Amino acid sequence: MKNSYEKNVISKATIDRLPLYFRTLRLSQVEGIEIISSEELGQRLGITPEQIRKDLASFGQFGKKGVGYYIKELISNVGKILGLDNHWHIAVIGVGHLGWALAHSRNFDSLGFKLVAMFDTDPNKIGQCIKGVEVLSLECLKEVMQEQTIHIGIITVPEFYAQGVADKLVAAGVRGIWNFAPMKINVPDTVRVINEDLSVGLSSLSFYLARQTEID
Amino acid sequence: MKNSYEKNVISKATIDRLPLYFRTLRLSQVEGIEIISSEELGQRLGITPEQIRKDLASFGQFGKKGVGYYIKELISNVGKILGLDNHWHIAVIGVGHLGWALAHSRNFDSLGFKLVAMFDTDPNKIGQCIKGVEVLSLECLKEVMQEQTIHIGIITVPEFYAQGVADKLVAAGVRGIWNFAPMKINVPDTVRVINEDLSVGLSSLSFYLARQTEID
DNA sequence: TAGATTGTTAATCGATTAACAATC
DNA sequence: TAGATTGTTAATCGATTAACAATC
Repeated sequence: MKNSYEKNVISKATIDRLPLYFRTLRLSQVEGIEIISSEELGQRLGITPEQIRKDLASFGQFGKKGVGYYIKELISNVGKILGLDNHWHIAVIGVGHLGWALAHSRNFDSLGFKLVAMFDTDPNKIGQCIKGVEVLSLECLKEVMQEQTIHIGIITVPEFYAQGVADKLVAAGVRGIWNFAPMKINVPDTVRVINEDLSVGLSSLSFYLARQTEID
Repeated sequence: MKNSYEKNVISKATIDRLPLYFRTLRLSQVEGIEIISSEELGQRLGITPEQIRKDLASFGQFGKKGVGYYIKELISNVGKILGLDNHWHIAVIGVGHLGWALAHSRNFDSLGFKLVAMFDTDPNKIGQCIKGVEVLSLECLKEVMQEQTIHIGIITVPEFYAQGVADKLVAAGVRGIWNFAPMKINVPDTVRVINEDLSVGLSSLSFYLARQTEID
């Protein structure tokens, strides 16, 4: 039971690499590959083979020494580790451009997530449909969540409203929040929050370019 | 010259926190605050004051002992460190839902980035306008980049086309790429790439929720 | 058996936290 | 001066890399 992840603390860095492994493994599977070595997988990802072996080993022994990893088996295992087999129900709150884009993303479907509701306060948006899911009034949030479980709320409202939406989600019993508003939100620590502040990526790119310029 | 960032290597973690400092400082400024301590800034961000002082100190001495940081001055300094005063020109390649959303983002305007071009291959999209910027054929990329400098390319095409677009951008002389395609792209190391793979955030959230469930 | 590749332990590297002297 | 808060050094913690025994 040494490597059971209930006991060991897994680093955030490791967890953030698992989705990359999962994606690349599935891609390799489509190409018809059945067995892959950490070396080969590392090549495709730009990650060292040692790192990959270490990451995987913290959850169990998935490979065969002298052989490699059976892709089909490994995909299934990594998928389970990531909890994708739970087929989480997600709701988008704030159907602006970004919310709209996320709701359309096929990428999330293919990872097993299921869009079950969308909410907005704008009467022009309420009633619109994406993939057979209707945009509802934010007022209905709690009610809808009681009818059909919503595990994950995606916050794509302007930053000023983010905390209010988070409060509503928490009150309605949400388990996790994916927050795109560039603003810290406070929730009880039974609720998981992942912040996805897009200005960080662009600003850090700016940093590197500026520094390069200076050095030249 | 000890803390000059040409000499010291700055950690990625530090650089990723700078945009958060910048954003929160500006918010505080709007509230009318003129001086802020690392303690107070830490409170607002959920980051320890020691961490903040350390991060800032790697670029210079911006505070006053016994007093704190003058917000206006610090904003200006952090902005310069992040290179936001370069007012980088950006182009969006792939005007799907996500590209559309990013092109509309006011957040980037307020950080000094300027959208100067958009490209797509879909004839239905070519000719559409956002903020006075027209969607052009991807064919024109190099030509347009010769007319008006484009520093940063945002890749929001399906993963299958990402490498091809990256190659075109590199050939046209781009300096940095913000890649939303869930796929590793290869570029010469004179070009900076920031990968923004959104499935990582959602999948890692799934991981934490699944584990919580197991422990219960 | 010989070659290949994993899983794991040890060594290194890097980042955060703690402590405190400097000083406003 | 006394209180507050920075900037910096030292101590701790955590993550990556290297090395190699185990074994397919």
